[in-house]
Amino acid sequence: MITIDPNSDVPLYMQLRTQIMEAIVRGDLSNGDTLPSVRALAGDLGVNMHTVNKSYHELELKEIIEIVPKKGAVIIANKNKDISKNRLETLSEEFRPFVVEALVSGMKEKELHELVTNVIKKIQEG
Amino acid sequence: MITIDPNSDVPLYMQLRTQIMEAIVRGDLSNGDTLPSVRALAGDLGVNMHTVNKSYHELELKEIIEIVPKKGAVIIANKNKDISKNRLETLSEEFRPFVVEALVSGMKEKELHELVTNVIKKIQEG
DNA sequence: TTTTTGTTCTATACATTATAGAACAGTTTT
DNA sequence: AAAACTGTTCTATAATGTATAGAACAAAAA
Repeated sequence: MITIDPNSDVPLYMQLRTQIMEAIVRGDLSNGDTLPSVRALAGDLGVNMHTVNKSYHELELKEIIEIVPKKGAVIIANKNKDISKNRLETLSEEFRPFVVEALVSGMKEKELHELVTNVIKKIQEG
Repeated sequence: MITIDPNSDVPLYMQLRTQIMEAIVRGDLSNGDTLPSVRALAGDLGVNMHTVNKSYHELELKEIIEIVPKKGAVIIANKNKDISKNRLETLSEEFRPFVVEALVSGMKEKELHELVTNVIKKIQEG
């Protein structure tokens, strides 16, 4: 189930793209599945069509879905594929500020690994 | 050394607060050290005084520095202290979207741990 | 044929980011 | 004591990002 918090400081389109990714990780959405139309999902969530559209295009940029014009959005994320070097580099840069924050807060490498493990568990639980 | 990229999509004040945290992790700045005045640092970096001020107040919110009105900003981050439960919870929430992104890109738990380890190395190198 | 699809365009409203200048009241230095 | 420096507070402006809205288009699906 996808939920959106309008009062969050996280932009709606970011919340949506993360929620869709979480659904894929949980297995609620699988390779080949089709996402609802931008108008349909916008109606369900009570947000604007363009907001959903933006989320879809971000997911396309991340190579998680494929948008076929006039048809729909299909999930192409393969959880078992090898991650590309480029993608790995991008992820490292995205992680960096938060790793810094953790280190300066007194966390050690081992504790950071535990944190990551716990976050993974939370995501898979739903 | 602190460097700022005006063309980055990351806001200047965020870049600065991360850079200061990195300097602490590297050991370039230690507990008790005083940060430059907002005007001095703004002059060095070529940014506005209020931008530096915002960075300092964000660091104060994270309990990394202490701002004494009319005096200056002192580093109180103790890299060896225990992290608070509250802080740990916040960090988990901040990590979540990126962990999701990693998982959906095909990364396994072990690979994520390796990524974190590599990021830590990068930070400590400078 | 009608409906639905993503796309594209213009438009508005609001928040965030960044800069700028001025003034204030304490602190430090000279 | 005087001067310089400190963080704070205030108003102001400009650019950008976020979100909504409505309309129209052409292709696909029902």
